[in-house]
Amino acid sequence: MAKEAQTAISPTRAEDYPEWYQQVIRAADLAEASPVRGCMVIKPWGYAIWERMQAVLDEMFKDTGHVNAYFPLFIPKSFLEKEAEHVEGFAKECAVVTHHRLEAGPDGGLVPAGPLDEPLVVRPTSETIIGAMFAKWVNSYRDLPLLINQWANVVRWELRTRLFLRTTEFLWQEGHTVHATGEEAREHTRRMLGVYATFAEETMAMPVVMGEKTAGERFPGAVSTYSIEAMMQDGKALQAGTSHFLGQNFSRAQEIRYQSQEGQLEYAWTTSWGVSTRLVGALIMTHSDDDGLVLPPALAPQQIVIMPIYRNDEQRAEVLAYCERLKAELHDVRWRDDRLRVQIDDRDLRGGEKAWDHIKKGVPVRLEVGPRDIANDSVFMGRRDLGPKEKKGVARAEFVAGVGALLDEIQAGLYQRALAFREANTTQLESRAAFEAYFAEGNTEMAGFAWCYAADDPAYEDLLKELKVTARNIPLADNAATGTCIFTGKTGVPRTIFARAY
RNA sequence: CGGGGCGUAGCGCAGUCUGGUAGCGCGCCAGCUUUGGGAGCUGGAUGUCGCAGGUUCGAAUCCUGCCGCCCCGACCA
Repeated sequence: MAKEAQTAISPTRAEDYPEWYQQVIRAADLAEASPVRGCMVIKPWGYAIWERMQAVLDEMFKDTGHVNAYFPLFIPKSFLEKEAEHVEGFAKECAVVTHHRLEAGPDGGLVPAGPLDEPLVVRPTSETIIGAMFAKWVNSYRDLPLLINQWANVVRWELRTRLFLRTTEFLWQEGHTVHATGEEAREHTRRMLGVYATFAEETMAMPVVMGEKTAGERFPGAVSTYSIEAMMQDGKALQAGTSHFLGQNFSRAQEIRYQSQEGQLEYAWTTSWGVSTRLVGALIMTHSDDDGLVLPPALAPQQIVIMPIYRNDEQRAEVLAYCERLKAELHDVRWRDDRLRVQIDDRDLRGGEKAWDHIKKGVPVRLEVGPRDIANDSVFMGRRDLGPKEKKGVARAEFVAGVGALLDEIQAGLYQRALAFREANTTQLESRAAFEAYFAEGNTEMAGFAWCYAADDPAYEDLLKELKVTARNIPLADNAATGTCIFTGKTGVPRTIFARAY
C-alpha cells in the first residue's frame, strides 16, 4: 500500500540522489523525455516555472537598460568560423543543416534533397550572427552602448543528457552588448553577473557564489568568464549563470567598429551572458525534499492552493462560494509587486491524494476549507516548507492579513536553509594532502566546496581529473585576499573554489 | 563516444537460466460503501513482451544486429 511509504518520493535523496532527482521531476510533472534523443518535453507545471523565471529576469534586464530582439536559429557555417577559439569550443557539438528539401525515397520514406551551398549550423549560441548584425548597427560612439537580449532555444549536441541540467535543445536567454570602452564592457559583465546573483538569491532563494572562471573553464573566445555557482544537496556545484567579457575578440572578428568622438575608427568591446532552463534543475536540487518539489513563493506559479472540502452538493455550493470569496480576497493582496497567485482545486479527488499532489508539486501554501472552518470563518493551512502533517487552523482574516509576511517567511526560510547547508559543506583547505583527503573516494564527509589558494595553472590538472574535481570560480567577494598555492607553492595567488560539478 | 546496467499494461516490477504464445502491485473504468487527509469491497478494461532478422512445430524466453533509457567516465550551460 502506498500509504506505508514514509515519503512521496522513492528513492530518497540519501538512497539514490540521481534517481531521486528524476522521480521529483516525474512526481511534480515538470518534464519528460521525448521521442527525440536528448530532447525533453517541458510540461505545463515545469514550463510555468520557467515562465516565472523569464518574467522576473526580463524585468531585471529591462531595468538595466536592455531591449529584446530575435535573431535567426540558423547560423551560416562561415560565421562560426570567424573567431578561432569560438570555432574550436563549439565545433564538436553542433547540429548542421545541409539540405532544404525532402523527396520520396525508394522505400516509401523521405530522403534529404536540395543540398545547401553553405551548411547552416543550428545555433549553439549567437555571438557570431548577432555580431554580424551589430557590425551594421554600430557606426558611431552615439550608438553605444548597445544592449540587447534574446530569449531563444539553442542546440548543443551533448553526449550525455539529463532533464533540465543538460539537454540537446534548451531554452535560455542570451544578452549581447557592445560598449565603447573595455572598462565599461567589463563593468557591464559584472553588473549582469550581479543581476543573476540577485535573481538566484532573491527569487530562487538559492545562494550563489559570484566569481571569475579559471582559464580552463572560460567561454571559447572570451577574455574573462564569470559565473554564479550554487551548491546542490549532494554537495556538487552547479553553474547557474555565466557572464562573459569578450574584449575585442568578437568585434575584431566581425568588424564591429565605431567612430569615436575624436573621429577615430575603434573596435568596440562586447559582452554576452546567459541563463537557461538549467535553472529549473538547480531549483529542484536546491530545495526539494523526499516529498517532492519545494518552490520558493516568488517563483511558484501557484503560491496558494485552496482545497474545498464537502460531502454533498449543498455543502459544495456553500464551500465553493466561500472559497471563491477567499480567492478573490487573496488575489487582491499584493506581494512583491504582484497579485497573489491563487488556485482553487475542486478536482474530484480524495482529500489526501489532492493534498499530496500539491505537496509533490511544491505549492508553498495549502488551504483546506470545509464546513467546520467556514463555521469558524477560518482556514486550515499547510506549508510546503514544513512537514505534511504540520497543519493548523488560522482565522481567515488573520491569514489574509498575514499572508504577505508568511510568504516572506517561507521565502527567507528556504534561502537560509540552503545557505546553512552550503556553509556546513564548505571548507578551507590548506594543503594538497588535505585536498586529496577531502575529495577522496572513502571520505565519509560530503565533498562540498573547498576554498583553496591556488594558482590558475595547468600543473595540477591531472590531480583534479583524478579526483573528478573542477575549479568552479575565483570568488569576487574574496578580491584582495591572496596566499600561497597549495598545489604549486606560488605566492600571491587568489582563492579558488573547487568542487565536483554538474 | 568508452565501460556497466536496463527495456514486459499509464507507473513500478515478476516471468528469461531450464522455449509451450503473459502475470502481480499501484493507477484507470463501473457499481456500492465511505469521505478533514495519499479509502474499502465487488466487477472490468488495457500488452504487436524496445525494434528487425534468425533458429524452432512453437520465442518475452535461444542467436545476430540495431534503437532507446539510466549510472560511471571523457566533453559541456
